[in-house]
Amino acid sequence: MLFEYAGVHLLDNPFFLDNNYDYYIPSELRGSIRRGMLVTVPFGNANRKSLAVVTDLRTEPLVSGIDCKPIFSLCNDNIALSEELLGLAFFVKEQTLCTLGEAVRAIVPASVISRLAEVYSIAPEFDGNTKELDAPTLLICEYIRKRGSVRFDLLKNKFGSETEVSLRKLREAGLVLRNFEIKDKEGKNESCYALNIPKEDAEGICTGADKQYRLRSAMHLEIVRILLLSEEPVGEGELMSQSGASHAQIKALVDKGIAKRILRKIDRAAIEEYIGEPKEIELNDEQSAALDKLNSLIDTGEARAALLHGITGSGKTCVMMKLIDRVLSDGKGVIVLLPEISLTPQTLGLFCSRYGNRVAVIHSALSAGERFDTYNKIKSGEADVVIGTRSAVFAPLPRLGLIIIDEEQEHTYKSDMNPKYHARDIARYRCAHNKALMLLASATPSLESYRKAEEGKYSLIKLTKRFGEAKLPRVTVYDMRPEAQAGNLSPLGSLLCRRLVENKKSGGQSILFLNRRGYNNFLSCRSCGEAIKCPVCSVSMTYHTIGNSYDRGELRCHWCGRRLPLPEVCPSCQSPHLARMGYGTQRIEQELSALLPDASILRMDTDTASTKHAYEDMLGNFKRHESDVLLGTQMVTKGHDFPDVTLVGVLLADSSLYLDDYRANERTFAMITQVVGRAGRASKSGEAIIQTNNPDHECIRLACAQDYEAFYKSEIRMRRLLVFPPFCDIAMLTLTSADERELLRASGVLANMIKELSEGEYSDTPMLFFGPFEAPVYKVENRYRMRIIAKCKLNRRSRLFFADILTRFSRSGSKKLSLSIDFNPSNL
DNA sequence: CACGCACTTCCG
DNA sequence: GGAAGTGCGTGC
Repeated sequence: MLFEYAGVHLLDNPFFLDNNYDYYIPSELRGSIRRGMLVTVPFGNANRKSLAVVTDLRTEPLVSGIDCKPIFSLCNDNIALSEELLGLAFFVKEQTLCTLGEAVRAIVPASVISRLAEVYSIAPEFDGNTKELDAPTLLICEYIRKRGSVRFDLLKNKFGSETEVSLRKLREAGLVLRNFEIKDKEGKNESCYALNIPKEDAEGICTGADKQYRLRSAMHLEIVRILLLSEEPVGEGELMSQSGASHAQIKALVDKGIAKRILRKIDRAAIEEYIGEPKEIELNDEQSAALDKLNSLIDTGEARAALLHGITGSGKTCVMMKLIDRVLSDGKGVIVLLPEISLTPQTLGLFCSRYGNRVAVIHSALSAGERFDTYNKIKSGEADVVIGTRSAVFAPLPRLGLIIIDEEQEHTYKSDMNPKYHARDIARYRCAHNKALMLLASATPSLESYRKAEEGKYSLIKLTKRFGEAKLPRVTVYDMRPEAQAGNLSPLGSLLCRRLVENKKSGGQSILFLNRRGYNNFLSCRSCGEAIKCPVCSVSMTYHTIGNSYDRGELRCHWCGRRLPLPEVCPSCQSPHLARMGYGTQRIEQELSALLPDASILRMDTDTASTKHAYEDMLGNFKRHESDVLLGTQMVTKGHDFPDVTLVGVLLADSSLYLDDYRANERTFAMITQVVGRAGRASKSGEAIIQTNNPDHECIRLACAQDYEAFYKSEIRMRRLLVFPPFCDIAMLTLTSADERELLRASGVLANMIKELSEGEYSDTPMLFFGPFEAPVYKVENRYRMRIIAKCKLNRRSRLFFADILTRFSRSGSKKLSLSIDFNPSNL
């Protein structure tokens, strides 16, 4: 049957226009059109050419009585979405309330479907009558006339801010036409050169024995010599830098017929630099048992999910590798997701050495070209082991067998830009579709995942022993309050100082972790260690300054919007010693160099490790034992093996407990557990010292004991009691505008709309609303932000409610206003 | 009564 | 989002 009509979604339509539109398929396109293909269609009154994705093929239009416009053209077939990925795009739209176009652009990298380019050309009826035009417009007109057609960005570059106005005039005068063109991008080629004459002749040229070619230029001889020595064609850039020759000199040799130019496709997805000697993997009994269990899940041939809960240093990666081996031998592909911070050369080296050129790496620092080549390498089946950060979960593997999410609890797996997806949800969908296994791995799983494991939705697999001879470090919780009361305000307590000196003497390395999460934002009591909490929300209140004075401020709760004046005394112990917490890494570095004058100290924070390169250099330096102390923030907690580290210090261990986020405990627990696990990885035993003002806090106690299960039990009880995820879902609505008064008006309108709809049409869906109140950071880049938070249970119906709000509001709201909705955001 | 501009309407 | 359609105030 031949389909005459196609239902499409336009890629760049706003949310309220993200509907199906039917188009007529012209007969010449009829045979080659498929679902998931990208097409261009005319849209709107002006028939503006727009990119669209084909979502349905029909014999009759969905709505009768209107004649459909015809599709303009099809895009390159090899950028079409597979059935799986088209389905995924709809899933992402429904789950995250983005447009289908935003979902498609998340799946297919922007470099593959470049946006339509705006092109201007001279109208056919151009009569040369330019008398009415002003000088700048005339210039632009002349420029376009000379070149026939010009891209908008080029004009803008050349003529600056007046460009839009002038182009408008030209279009209105009918002198110039506007068009939209798409470029289907191809892989990039590089010019290479090789000899075009027999080897003996070239040798003759170099030795001077040649009579035939008579090369006299020394530079020409040099080029021939280089080409002769090289087995393979030499790239143009390389040839120029090695010989010092110019482009013209190389071309001269080509013209003489001595050299030839070859176009070589360059592989910008190359991973050679990471390939080294593969290591043999031997599993202990516990690991083998874990592997057997995972293999049996794959044997079922059904979609399955498992949670691998292994303490730090238990060798989770080895189990993963063996599992990957198995999936590859079944002829299926694998995706391994890692947090950005773990995607280091060491980690990549591990995978690339084992799987060689089958590996593709995806991360945010890839250039458009690299992304394009990587995408094609995966789609063609050439690479079937994909390693990457969050967005790698969309990798277009033709036969997907396994998705691994390492450090599953990391909040970087949740995107906070459209589409606001969680990699875990995408993985679940794809595994269901491909009958594949989803494996979540962590030493400190998220409460959501561990609960699913307890309920039996995920198979729970545990690793409880440290790999090899390694022992867990001896942990001391050090109470900082007595020292503070005695007037010692140094961030380094006396015990930690002593141990640092001893450790340096005995040749061990130390890591100091400064927990800066949430620091300086809350008031804590120097006597009892408590931070001041909101009376009705059980989260700590945040300190906000008023005006320009740093010391006059108030406390606010981000959950209910409540404000309190600064209290004079601590509400729980009446002590007047209330203080804001905080000091930086520089201060500690100073103290350290005073304490250990001959030690080499490496400070790693966003200042010193701003680039990926600097960060990796520092890690390499520390691993080779060129420094004695590594001091840093979050960055030092992530999984690297430092065999000589025998002392770990945690400063301000409790600061992140008072974040105004219901996950504060969970994150603190994970952070301390991870950093404690850095000590004593090899056969040497280690020690960890946890400095805190709140030594009795259960979360800190349990993290030191590395007792995840006890922590889970207590935390999940709290969540159930206060109704927080996983016992409900959170929807965060953020309204933004540059105009503060307009924003306040609009947030009132939004609140009313929510009230009306939730009590009327959607009264069947239980939801609880808080706000509107100011976002924690009220003003960002000169835009003000108001927030409404909802507690609800996400399902088809409640999502429809929020989609409804988004549609109604974006249509009626004025231009400068925008509403965004984020389900279960990673930060509140 | 023509022109300019704010506001509304529709897009297959 | 963008362009066309609508309706009303202002200016000669």
